[in-house]
Amino acid sequence: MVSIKEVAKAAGVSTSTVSRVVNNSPSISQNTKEKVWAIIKKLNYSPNNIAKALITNKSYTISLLVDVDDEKSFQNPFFYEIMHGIEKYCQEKEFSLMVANVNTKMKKQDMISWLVKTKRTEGVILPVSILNKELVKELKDMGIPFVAVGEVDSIQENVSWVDIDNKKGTEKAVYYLYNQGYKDIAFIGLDKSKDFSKRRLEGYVSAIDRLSLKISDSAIIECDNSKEQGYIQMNNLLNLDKRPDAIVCGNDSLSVGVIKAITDKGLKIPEDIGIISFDSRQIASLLYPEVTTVDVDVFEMGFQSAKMLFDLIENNNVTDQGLLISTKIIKRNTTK
Amino acid sequence: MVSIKEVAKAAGVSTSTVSRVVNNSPSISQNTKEKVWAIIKKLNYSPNNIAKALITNKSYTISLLVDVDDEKSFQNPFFYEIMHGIEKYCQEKEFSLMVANVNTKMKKQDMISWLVKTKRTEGVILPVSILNKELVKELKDMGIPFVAVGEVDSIQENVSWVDIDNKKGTEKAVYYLYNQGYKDIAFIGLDKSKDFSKRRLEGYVSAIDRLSLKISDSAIIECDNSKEQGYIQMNNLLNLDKRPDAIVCGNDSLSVGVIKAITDKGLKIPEDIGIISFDSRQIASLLYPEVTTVDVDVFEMGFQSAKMLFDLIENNNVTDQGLLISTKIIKRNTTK
DNA sequence: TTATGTAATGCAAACGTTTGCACTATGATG
DNA sequence: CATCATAGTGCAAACGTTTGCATTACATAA
Repeated sequence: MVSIKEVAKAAGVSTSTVSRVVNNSPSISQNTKEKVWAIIKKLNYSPNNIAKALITNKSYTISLLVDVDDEKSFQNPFFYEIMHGIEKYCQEKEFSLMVANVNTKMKKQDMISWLVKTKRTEGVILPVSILNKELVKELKDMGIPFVAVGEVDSIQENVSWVDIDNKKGTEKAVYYLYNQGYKDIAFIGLDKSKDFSKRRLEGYVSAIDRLSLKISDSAIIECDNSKEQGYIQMNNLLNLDKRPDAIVCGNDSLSVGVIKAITDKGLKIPEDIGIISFDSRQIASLLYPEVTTVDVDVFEMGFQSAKMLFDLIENNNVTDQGLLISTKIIKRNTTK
Repeated sequence: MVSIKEVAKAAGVSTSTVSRVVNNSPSISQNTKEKVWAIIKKLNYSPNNIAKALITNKSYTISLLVDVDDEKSFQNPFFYEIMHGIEKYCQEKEFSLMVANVNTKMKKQDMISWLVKTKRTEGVILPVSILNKELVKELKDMGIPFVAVGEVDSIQENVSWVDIDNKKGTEKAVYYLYNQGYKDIAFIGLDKSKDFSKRRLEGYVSAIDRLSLKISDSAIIECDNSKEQGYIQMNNLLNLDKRPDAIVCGNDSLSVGVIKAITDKGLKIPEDIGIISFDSRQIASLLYPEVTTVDVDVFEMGFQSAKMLFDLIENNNVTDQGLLISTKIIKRNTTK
């Protein structure tokens, strides 16, 4: 493979000059610039990034960590979009993106330390689910910039993160339902083990308060994310004296069971009962009827987390912070 | 960051010795081995892979190419698993996996050439959808090993690939239906623009032949992959004088519409009509009823493509070839 | 003329490894 | 005892860049 030396020789200049031309340093005459570029084209030369990495002590690489076996980590359908967003930003910076699974015989710490010390990765993006105090300390100690995808609670100080604005998401959902004429709105699918779930509930409560609607005891339902639970819990709601006329689903699979329960009872969607579900872009339009959702721009989340990471890498002094990506309601057929 | 020199100094040996210890070369005495390892642990030394890459002219890196905007490229829910399979094999080899999207202002060729020449990637895995003669030539000319995910038709000689055994998949589906007592089996969802779709049809035809069932003119239905098409086409079938008693869906979303059409007519699944659909592990269990599918081991596909790539990288002489990953039927509730 | 400034380029060290070759002991063999 | 083989280690070059500093050539000013 042709190296800088061969270019230099062919152009009758020193390697320094070629290097400066390639990195368009200002102190090169127009003449040599053109001459050297001509040779570069002719010989089809591309600089060897590895040599560059060695001398500059930069790898031009960031890493995306995943825990494939942890259901609290990136969810399958999300991952692609997140990665896409990150990768896009990387390309703009001419960095490359390495993907590594942390769930192996190697411990998380060892994996990260390998990436940083052996592979010389310059930054790390990881799901908040695999982050803990120990790991934060490790990362800080190594001085490696990182950003978490998912909101990091206040216990972890000085950690940068990006998340969906879950709270505002359900707020919007409630307002939307209210504006369409629904007045008795319930929330199904609080999963206390998941932070985002708790935030979605907060949004619900806050919107209900703001609208001066009242929340009956049975309006907040705790259950995990499955169509079976959706079915069961919705059925319970339908058997109440005063059943709700709208449902906010805290999570995607739930809505499948919710819809089934409603139609099984012979009720009409969206006339009798309206439904809004969170995310699940893929599922939403596959169901009958297609589900109105709080849409989540996962690509943007990836893109922004990369942006934040590069800020950290470039100016080491960025104020650590969190960023919330706003959601929007996509009306389909489960709401008036 | 601590380098090999500091270790050498602290251990009172030369850097060569440290290097040999790290790479456990045989010609090192037990004594020095232990002594040096002790220092390595103490100083918390990890070799710098970039320097190693420079001298050995290897990057210890392979690349996975994606075309996010091409619907014929990896499908969203598949990608995660494929990547996971690839990444697993990479970790075993202590390689890292870079992911790059080819759909940017940069042309495919430039992207690949950048990865190979600048980033020194040692091998490439890419979806067959982005491969064409030109690209094959480019890759071959650069001498970079690559394997395609998806069957490469015979026009492209000497290209290694891994794919799902689509043909056997539908064969199995038909046999399975037959064994459950269904005798009039139709195939919905031939998409002639997609090779895998054509192969699924082949499997259907071959099994029907083998079982000496006859295929009526209306038993093979060409349409694209949407629940709407599934609904329309299934309705047409139901309006025939002699409607089929089982359906093989060539693709996932179709089955949603198919089920809807059947239940709308008041027919029972699986008693009146049985359904088997391809892949769609996620969707299958979300529907009512849950769909029996030809299950596709996408992780394995990723793993095997990585394995094949490393064969290519290590012994340059591997006979170019294709590998088919076998499928299995997962019985859920749309078949007897 | 000489001194001074500046634009353009080259020299050579450095980054952290690997590895062919040379060297030194040590023990075995004749 | 001399010779030889061998195990263990070190020396130094090499990989392909970048970059601080030195150098050159030339123009301008004194």
